[in-house]
Amino acid sequence: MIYSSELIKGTLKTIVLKMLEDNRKMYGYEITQKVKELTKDRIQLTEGALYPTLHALENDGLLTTETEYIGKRVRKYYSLSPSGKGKARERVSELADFMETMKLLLDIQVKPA
Amino acid sequence: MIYSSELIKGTLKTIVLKMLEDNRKMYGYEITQKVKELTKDRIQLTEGALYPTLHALENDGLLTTETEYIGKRVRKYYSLSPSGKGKARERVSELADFMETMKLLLDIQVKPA
DNA sequence: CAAAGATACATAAGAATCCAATGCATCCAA
DNA sequence: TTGGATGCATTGGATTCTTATGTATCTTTG
Repeated sequence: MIYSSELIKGTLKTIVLKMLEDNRKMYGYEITQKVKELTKDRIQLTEGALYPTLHALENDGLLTTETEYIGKRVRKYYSLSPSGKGKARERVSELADFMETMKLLLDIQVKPA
Repeated sequence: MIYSSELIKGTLKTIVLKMLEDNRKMYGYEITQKVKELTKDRIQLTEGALYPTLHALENDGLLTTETEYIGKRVRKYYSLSPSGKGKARERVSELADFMETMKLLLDIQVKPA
């Protein structure tokens, strides 16, 4: 199943923060691959959406960066700043709560974890 | 808790379709109140978002309308068209699936229904 | 060895979606 | 009679994401 793109809206920042919470440091491309893998190809982040988001989170002081060279190729690693860690927890719990509410509203039977 | 508005994005159409699936016919204001009630005030649809959405769904042939007068006040009822009923089921099940995926991705413990 | 595909960054134009503000009008209760 | 609730609607702006494009390197395969 491919999700209509509308659904993804609003969750991208949360996804990115969560990925970085679980993995210390990651680079953009790695994030797209990890999400793709974890969601069994259901969610494929586009670069046009991801990079601006990473830059925005960095501008907000939630992420820090370090550049590495793999041969001649640049790789830009992102990590959560202290405030980013707080924000990550906040966002994930907000989304969890939102999902509970939607479940209630839409009368959806959710499988227990 | 008040959800950051980003989260609501992408779910509004689904919410509207689901409300009409459960209630045969409803008018705009009634939908806002029903959603507010069912979500214990967590989701409050704004009129600036709701009415354009209702009009869009009507233009797509998913909703039909009938106007009633309560005294001198106009009330515009919306109902699902046959294709709207199909769309409602489709959208709700898509959102349910999406929520499962997000649960997986975000490692969220969801309470069983 | 050449070409294609994967890796890796990035931006820009446009579409879509939603919010806040505003407007109009009626009804009811204090 | 005035404020709050009911009920419709539109507009301007912000935000977010998609599509398309661009650059460059590395790896695999025919």
